[in-house]
Amino acid sequence: MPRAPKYDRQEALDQAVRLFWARGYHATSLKHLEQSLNMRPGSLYAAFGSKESLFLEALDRYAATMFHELQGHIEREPTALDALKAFLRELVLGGTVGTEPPARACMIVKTLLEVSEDDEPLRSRVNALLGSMELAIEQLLKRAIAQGEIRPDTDPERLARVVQVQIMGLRTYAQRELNAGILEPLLADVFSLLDSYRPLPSTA
Amino acid sequence: MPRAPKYDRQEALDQAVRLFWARGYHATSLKHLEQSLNMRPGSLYAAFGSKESLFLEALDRYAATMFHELQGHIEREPTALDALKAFLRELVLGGTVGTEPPARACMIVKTLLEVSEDDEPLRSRVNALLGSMELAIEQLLKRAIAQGEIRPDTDPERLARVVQVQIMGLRTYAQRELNAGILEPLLADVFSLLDSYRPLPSTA
DNA sequence: GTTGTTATTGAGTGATTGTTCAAGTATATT
DNA sequence: AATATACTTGAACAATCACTCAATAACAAC
Repeated sequence: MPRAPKYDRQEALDQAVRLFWARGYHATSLKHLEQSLNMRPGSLYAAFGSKESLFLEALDRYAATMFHELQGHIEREPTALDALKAFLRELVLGGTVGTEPPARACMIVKTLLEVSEDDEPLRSRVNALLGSMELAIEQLLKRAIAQGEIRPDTDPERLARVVQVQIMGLRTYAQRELNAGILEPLLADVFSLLDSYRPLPSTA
Repeated sequence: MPRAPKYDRQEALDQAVRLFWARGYHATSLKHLEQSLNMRPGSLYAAFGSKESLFLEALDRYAATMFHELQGHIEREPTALDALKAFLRELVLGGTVGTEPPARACMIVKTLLEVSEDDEPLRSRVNALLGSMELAIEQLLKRAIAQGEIRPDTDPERLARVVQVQIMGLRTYAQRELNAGILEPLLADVFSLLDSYRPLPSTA
């Protein structure tokens, strides 16, 4: 009885992620969206309700992808710290040479810095997403401590904040127009910061 | 013969900095500017040319203030490393309790993340400003090395990038809605990162 | 093929965007 | 006081903004 939609909702959302990630919320107009998602205003509003709710869905999808990537590294790498480093490396260098991401910087962080007091729904969603990302890092660090990769007297909650600062800083820095070969050593320096939380080599 | 302008250009620019810093470029409309600077469109355009060039002037003014603050700390603090730490502390905690800044995050970084390919004049200005800020940090680090505060085998250019990552990360993190007492220990952790570049205590 | 249901279309909504400009006003000099 | 200069005003501009809706088209069930 019903008529099947012509467009693929997931594909459309992916396009929305690319657009919003690249241009930000305010600088992305509905004309951009119509063109990029190949949908006319009527369909767009029937499917997503409003520009704001479309953005929220896109942001959630972006975050889900990021969580999924972290999970992948956790399963793939031998230790928790290796997983964290591999995750960081992918975030900062990911897609170099191959398919470039629409922006180096994190879409959630871009939104955090773009949004003001009167975009309240976006603000709170961003804070929630950052909170759960921090929690995921904290749990990963707890495993690293349990495995003896990190000193047992380390406060995982506190270190998780330091790690998030590094991610935000690195990815934002990577958004600059840089000469090649800058990011690798920068990443190495951050890795050695993480290594400084390892247990001291036994002096026995 | 001429008629003196009623408004104070510097004051108007300061207001523009506050507005643009808080709301970003795209989300700040001319209506906002007219109201906040208490100027009608004619005067605004006679004085600043366009929204974009006003933004560029505001951004330059913001950067000049930041450089000035760094210079102040350099003159005030006993050592180069102390100056860097005091600068960082002010950027992250500055104005707490007292007059709050319009945003925790750096206006230049906010612009870096907001601007896309087709805002070219803003893009290149942002990159230039970040470049000179990095250079200033590098020169400060060179002094720290010369004074023996930092190990002589340290690459100041490379460390300057690490420091800029810390600044970007900390100030962006501080933009989140956080419980009190989070930022102090975070700052301490970053300080101890800087301290790890100090010379090793002599084993003699 | 007919019917029922739902997606798609695209012109059109009022509001707001950045910007211009002719008219009016205030001041320093003479 | 008259004049010259330049700043201020605010209405109006075309363009764009996010969004709506009546008309049309397409498909599934019968």
